[in-house]
Amino acid sequence: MGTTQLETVPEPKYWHLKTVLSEALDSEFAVGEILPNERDLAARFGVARATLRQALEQLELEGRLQRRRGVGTTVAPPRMGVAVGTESHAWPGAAGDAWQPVDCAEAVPPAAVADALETGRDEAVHTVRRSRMSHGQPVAAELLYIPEASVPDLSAIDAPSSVARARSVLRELQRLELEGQDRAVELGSARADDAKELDRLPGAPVLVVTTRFFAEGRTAALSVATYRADTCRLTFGASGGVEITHGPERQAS
Amino acid sequence: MGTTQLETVPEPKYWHLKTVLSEALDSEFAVGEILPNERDLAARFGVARATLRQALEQLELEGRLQRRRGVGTTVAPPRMGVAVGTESHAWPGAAGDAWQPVDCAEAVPPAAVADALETGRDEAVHTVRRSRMSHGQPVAAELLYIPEASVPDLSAIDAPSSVARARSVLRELQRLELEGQDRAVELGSARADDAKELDRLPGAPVLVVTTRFFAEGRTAALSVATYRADTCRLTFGASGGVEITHGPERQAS
DNA sequence: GAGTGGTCTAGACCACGGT
DNA sequence: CCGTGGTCTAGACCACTCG
Repeated sequence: MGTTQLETVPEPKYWHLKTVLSEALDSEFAVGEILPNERDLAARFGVARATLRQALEQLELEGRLQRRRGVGTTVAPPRMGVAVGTESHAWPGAAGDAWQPVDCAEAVPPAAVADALETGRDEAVHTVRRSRMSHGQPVAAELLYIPEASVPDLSAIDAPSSVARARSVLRELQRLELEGQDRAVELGSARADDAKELDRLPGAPVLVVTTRFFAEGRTAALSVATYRADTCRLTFGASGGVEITHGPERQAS
Repeated sequence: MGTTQLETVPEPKYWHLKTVLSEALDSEFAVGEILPNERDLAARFGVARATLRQALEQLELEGRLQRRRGVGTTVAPPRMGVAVGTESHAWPGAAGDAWQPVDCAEAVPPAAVADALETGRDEAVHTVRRSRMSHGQPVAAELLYIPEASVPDLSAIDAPSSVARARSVLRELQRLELEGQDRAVELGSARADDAKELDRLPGAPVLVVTTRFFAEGRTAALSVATYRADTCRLTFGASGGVEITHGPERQAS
């Protein structure tokens, strides 16, 4: 007969709690509505605050909730689709891309970046910061690494401001013929600077999109873009068309 | 002058801890090596175990560590690249795809899926489970939803086993002309069944890849694939070629 | 059975946003 | 100022793996 016990497993409290809250969110709350505070909620469910927080963290990770220190916990709108794979192979900064330059510096990149660019590990490259907005809020921060070799005619230019120099670098880049690109997506956590840009706390979950741009047989530029994982759904392909939304939704009045 | 205080912010302990551990991982540990247990580590750094765990959780989220209950914490190998965007538009189950069918059933899908498929919310569809291995371990679990309308000639077939029926459905699907597809990636947490398949605990972070397959002017199939976020880096584009790795690496002897 | 990570508790204080 | 979520503690017990 064996000891084939079925479902004898004690479900963790926070997991059960998450399920209960999730269903309540679907049926009893509208987008934008404020939940009771954590201490009250914990008391109501008869658990310690830490346990309740474990459930809330999961729901926030899934994009169902939004929590802000000093304010409260609100029901999040469904994730917004953010186009990433506009398969129109194009250089960053090309007409109509969704990014806007923030600043530009020359710095020695992390070793992993240097390896991908096939530059020396002590060699400085142009480092352009850009940010991306969608529906009025920041959704992504990007670091663009561009070796000197990709923009050889730039040295003459001496742009007044940092953002103007960023634009110069990008404009110079367009002159190369783009031979292809290469993308990867992985989970990461926001570095302190990215977090500030994304209006999140450091360590917040982000989707890291790494793109390599090929030209002249080399990697001519490398982009590392970090998207807010809580609010974004990255879309690939021609799309931009119909959107998939999840679950029932009601608008706050 | 204002109170422009610079860097007066006290960095959280777990954040600092994470940095320290991360550097130690780079310089003093080899892939596969076992770390001291959590109680010892906490004592060594003079913090509570919960605080140490917060740091470890972050590192695990970033794919630097791997923790298994009853075993210990080990240094994770760099994430493996998993090709997702083989831009060869092809039906699931086409020759050479990385998936293998597990079983097949007919069930009423979640409302969001029904909406995407434009089937009624009470209408049952073929639901094929598939799993994907890479380097000898499971990396993804998939649920494929296929409306009856997409495989009209299937009813005659009465396959003996569940997996055989899955293959029949996929084979039938190939007969349609694929007109395009549409992909989205977002962060999620593993449901209980997916978690088991992926050899993780429920709630583990996963990258959810949703693919819609278009044929005959409709959505002819919909795939929801959940990839282990800790071990996978999703790669798009023709690539499959050169791999980007991160940081210094050493092999355990 | 011994040792590991996973869950949970009941407190405390801090940092931040609004009033 | 008060109320919010964020961090932290020092314990306890549980579930799992392995020898």
